[in-house]
Parts: sequence; structure tokens; C-alpha cells
Amino acid sequence: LAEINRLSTRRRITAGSTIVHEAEPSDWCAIIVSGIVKLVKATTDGREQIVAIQFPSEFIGQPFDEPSRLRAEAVTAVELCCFPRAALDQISAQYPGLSRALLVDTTHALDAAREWMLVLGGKTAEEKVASFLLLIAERSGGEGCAGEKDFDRIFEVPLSRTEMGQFLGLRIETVSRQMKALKADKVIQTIGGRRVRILNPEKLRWLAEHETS
Amino acid sequence: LAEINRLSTRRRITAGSTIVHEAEPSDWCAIIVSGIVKLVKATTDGREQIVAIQFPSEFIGQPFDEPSRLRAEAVTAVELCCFPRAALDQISAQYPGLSRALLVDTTHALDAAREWMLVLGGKTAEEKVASFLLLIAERSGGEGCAGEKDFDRIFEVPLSRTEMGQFLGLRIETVSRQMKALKADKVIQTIGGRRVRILNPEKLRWLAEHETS
DNA sequence: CGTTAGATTGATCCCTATCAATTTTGGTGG
DNA sequence: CCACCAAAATTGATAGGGATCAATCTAACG
Repeated sequence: LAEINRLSTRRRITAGSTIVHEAEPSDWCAIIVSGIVKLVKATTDGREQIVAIQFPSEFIGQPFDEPSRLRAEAVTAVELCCFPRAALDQISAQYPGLSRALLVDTTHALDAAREWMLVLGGKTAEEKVASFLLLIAERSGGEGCAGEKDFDRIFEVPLSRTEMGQFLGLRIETVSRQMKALKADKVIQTIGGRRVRILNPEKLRWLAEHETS
Repeated sequence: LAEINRLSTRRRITAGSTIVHEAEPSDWCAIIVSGIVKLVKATTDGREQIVAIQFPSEFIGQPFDEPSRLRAEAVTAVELCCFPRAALDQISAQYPGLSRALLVDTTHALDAAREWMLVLGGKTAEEKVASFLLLIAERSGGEGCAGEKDFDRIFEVPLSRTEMGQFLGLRIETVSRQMKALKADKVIQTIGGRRVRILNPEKLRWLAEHETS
């Protein structure tokens, strides 16, 4: 696996800039070294939906050259470990471990996407925001290590209100109001708009799974 | 690849019965030979979301033994080609083609899931129903063959109104009303509730991507 | 200290959920 | 073949949650 490291190059991306355009065929792939990346899908009339938030150690790009109309954009400053897809093909043919690792990553991504479909499809605004905060809390804590069930009580929300809305299928005003309600209920506390402290994890978990209307 | 055929067994499932329970670890996988399968995720308080509709040739089950709280259920009568996961591991270690095929399938599923997140997150009821009809039309026509962009003008909707609602994130009354509106606009025509004929494909495509309010 | 993008708050409207009542469909036995 | 029944679908009336429109307020930055 050190062989792929030989073919790889580091690349730094500034916050807000696009990593992969939706049209571009993109003949290379990458692993996120540091920073947060969002994957965006757009309708023909301009509305945008964030379909995934990616953290360090996650894979970017298609293993095959099939287009998926997906745009990858740096949410924060991002450092990537890039390599050509041709190298991926060659090495995975020799070492089955790489191919397997890729399958594991894709399976996880699929599971995360389906989990989020449940959030988008049925849940109320309150449940959506609570689910989002739990998602960020869980991912921010355990450094990409699997099996971490607990999460940090204090963490930084990498997304803006607009981005939260695009990920949750809500308007920014609604996101703002739900955050306010959670603060009023002493479930969370915010320090400077972006930093969040979870005061009542049990209630937050409950709110993420039950509609209270 | 004939080797996996030797280890596989055929299995018939009646419409409506569960293939894989959410809790069950499931030490086997399967390929759909005929029929339609739905994948369901549920919240702790009982609400259910259909996260995927699967057609013949698609893969069922997790390649690894990580639980995903997913239930697979036969929508129509289903015929499966089942094999133990252990066999999958062994053969994929010898023949990299199988592992690659699995990765292709998973990548497609991921792309489909993200496409549907766009539908669930941002679209109106009218757009959702139009998107659903196009999805079924496209899959019903080309027998699982890739690259088929066109679709059948007449096809059978395999899902009940309740299931359509669970897939679209809508109530059955809303689904019913949108279908009625599409019929009134001469975009579609229904024969006996389940069979649908698309009268105006261009308008249906337009409605699936633009909000008309 | 001024400028500007982002976030919050308020008021109102509309789409979809909800509740309730038929109507239609599909399956079964007489 | 038809009457009957249960389940599914449709239709109608109402209400509520989130969208929308509009006006501050806040914070980051030169």
C-alpha cells in the first residue's frame, strides 16, 4: 500500500472552492487528509441538496468513469492525497486489499446515505436539526475510528446555516428557529454561533427520533 | 463465476413477506432473479421509510457483517439466488472480478440513494410523484441493461399507494391527489389503478425537475 | 470604524398532513 | 356468475408546520 503513496500528490484547497465539478469526468481520486468536504447535487432549475458531509480518511471521486452529476466542494480548508484513477485500477488488480477497502468505504457511504434518507423523508424540522447535531458530534470526536459510539460534548459545526438548510431540506430561517428552541430547552448551548455544547445528550437523542408536535 | 452458481440455491418468496429482518445478522447474500424488493428503514417510534426499490439482477445483503438496521421485503413475488457470505469472501479473494462487480453494484446503489436524497430533500409533492413514475418507467423497460435512457410508455407500478408514500416521504392522500392532477393534465393515464401509461413524457420530465406553484 | 455577508426575528401564507367519509378494488364462497 | 366482505384508494374539509417575505441584528474584516 506504500506503492500508492509513491504515486500520490498532496493538494491544498481553500475553503469554499470546488474540488470536482459535476460535469468534469475527473480522472483522479483522493483521500481527505484534513478538513471537511460537502457533496452537492443540483436540480436543473438551480436548487441544491447536500448529499454527504465527508471527514478526513474518506474517499473522494468515482472508482469508475461513470458520471454522477456530483459536485465536491471544500467546506473548510482541505488537504487531499490525490492519485490518478489509472493507478487505482492497476494496484487494486494486484492487491485485493485495496479493492476491499474501497468496497468497505462505499458500503459505509451507502449506509449513511440511506440513514439520511430517513431523516429527509419523514422527520420534522426539530428532529432533523437534532439528528444533524448528533451526526456532527459523533464524527468530530472519534478521529474516523470505527466503533466510537460516544461523542464530544463540545464541537465546532463546520457548516453555515445555509449549508445546514441544504443538507436538512429546510430553509435557513427554520434551522435558526430550531436551534433557538433547542437552546431555550437547555438541550444545547452555543458559543459564538459555530461552537456547540451539548447539555442534555439523552434529550437530544430522543428529539432526533420522536416527533413532538 | 460458475463456481458461485454451484454454491447457490434458489428461493421463492411470496409477496409481502420479509426477506431479511433488521436485527438478524444474515450470514447470506442473494441476487434477485425476478420480482421487486423494497429496503425499509424505521425510526424507533415506528415510522418507516423505503430507502430503495430493487429490481432483478441487483444484490441483496451486506458484503460484510456490519449491521445496518435494514429490512428487505418482497413487494411482489420474488425469486432469489442465495449463497452464503463465506462463499462470497472466498471466491472474491481468488477472482477479483467478483469483488469488482460488487463494487460497481454498490456504487450504483450509492448514486441512486443520493439521487433520491435530492427528491426527498427539496422537491414538492408534484415533483416527487413525477420523479417516481419516471424511475419506475426507466427500470421497468430496459431489463437491467445499463445505458437505456428511454423508457416504456406503459408499465405496471409495483408499489401500493402506502408504499409510494413511504418511498416519497408523502401521505397516501397526497400521492392520490397528485396522481389525479397528472391524469387531469393529460400527462398520464391509468388502467385499473396499477397500470400507467405516459401520455406526455416531456411534460412529465419537466414536472419532475421544476416546481410549479 | 464603516462595510458586508451571514444570522436572527417577526408576520403571513400556502402546501401538505390530518381527520373523516365514501367509493372502488380484489378476493372468497355461495 | 354474482353477492359479499375486507382492504385499498379516493375524495372532501380543516388545520398546522414550514416556506416565504421583510426587517433588523450580529460578526468578521479591511
